[in-house]
Amino acid sequence: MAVSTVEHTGGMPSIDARVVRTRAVVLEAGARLLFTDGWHAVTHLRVAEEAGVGRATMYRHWPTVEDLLADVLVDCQEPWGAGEPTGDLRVDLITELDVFVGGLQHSKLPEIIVAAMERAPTDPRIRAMHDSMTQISRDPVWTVVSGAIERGQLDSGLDEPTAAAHTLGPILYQCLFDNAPITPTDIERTIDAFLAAFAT
Amino acid sequence: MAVSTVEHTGGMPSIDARVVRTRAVVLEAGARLLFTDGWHAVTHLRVAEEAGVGRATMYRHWPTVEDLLADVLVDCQEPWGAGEPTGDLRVDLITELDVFVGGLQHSKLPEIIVAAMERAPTDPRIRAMHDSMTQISRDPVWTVVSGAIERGQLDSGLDEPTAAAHTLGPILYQCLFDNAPITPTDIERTIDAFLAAFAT
DNA sequence: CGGATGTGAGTCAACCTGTCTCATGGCCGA
DNA sequence: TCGGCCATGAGACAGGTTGACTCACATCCG
Repeated sequence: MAVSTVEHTGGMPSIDARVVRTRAVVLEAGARLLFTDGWHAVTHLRVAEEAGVGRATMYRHWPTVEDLLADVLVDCQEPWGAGEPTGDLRVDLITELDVFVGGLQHSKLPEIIVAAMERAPTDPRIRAMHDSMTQISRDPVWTVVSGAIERGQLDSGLDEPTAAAHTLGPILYQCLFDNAPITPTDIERTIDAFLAAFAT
Repeated sequence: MAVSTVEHTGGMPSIDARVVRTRAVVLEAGARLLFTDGWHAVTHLRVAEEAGVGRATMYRHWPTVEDLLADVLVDCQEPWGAGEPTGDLRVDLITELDVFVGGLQHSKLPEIIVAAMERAPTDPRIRAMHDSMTQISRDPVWTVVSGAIERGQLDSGLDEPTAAAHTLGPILYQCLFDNAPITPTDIERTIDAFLAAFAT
């Protein structure tokens, strides 16, 4: 869980310990509900009960459900690790996809992605969050791919969305629609298909 | 819209014309709301208003929202299938994907898919609907692919989930994450990538 | 034609939401 | 340490939605 972004207190009035505690306990409870019962469970009432916090307090901090959810989502975004590129394109791509799959399977990320996706069209705040998550998941792959393009190993017509669609896309599809664990074979097959299509 | 599946009345008690009318007008209104305002709009109250039907009547026919939604979805699930296969693998795949994309973009289908995905883990009924929608979207592609496998044009190791992941996957990824319209170029590129990877 | 029955309107309690007030107790700065 | 400030919890409140129910009415079927 990322530390909630607090304005840097450079001599500025520090934040009341009660507020800090309330925010922490509420966001934790919100994440718990999101992961167990889904998006619709994240309401002021249920989160208040789960967190052992007054309902009025919820409304004070998060006037709307979107405010609440946006904060819950920010709070449970983990940094998206990537490894050192070896220079071998195929190996590097497989590694990146491995990390991606690991993140998918060892966290509640799919639930978060889906939850954000559902509300993104109607709420700009969640849309921004969704875009940011999308970007975070793409960056590592694009780093490898763009490097390979510069070295002439990949089709120079490849852009970031396309590269993501053909690497992350199949994996995410399997994850979200089949609900089956992703195997190393799946990853290799996806990368090999990608290379077969776009390697020069 | 598919005709609501009525048990064939082979001498069996025929269904009251009023019931038939109510079901038809309600499911049509439900589909209209689903596609214009999205999943959350399909409630007894709103559909009753939209259909010009009493609220109590709604509850008589569909005790829960899930009952209602299930019927609405069943009623508006059109066969995805494209036309007659030409025998040219690439052309047939592009045609199928074209139909798929058309369905995605001319309705609220992405929203519906995502909403179903979010609720599937917690509600077995919605899960079943989600699986059924997934299957319906896969069937046409798999028909073409399996035919090609039999003719030795595609890798015999290809199974249905994998084929779907590498054809529908990239398209759905672009649609859901980029929110950008899918171009014919995107479709061709996806199919060409698929063929480059799995053609024998 | 007459009984059976689906329908619409309305009522009702229960629940959820969002807002407000107020007493309480913990927190922070002096 | 101490006093003032303020976040909190409890609760009241109106407005809206949800299901369940009743009952007159109109329509359908035999």
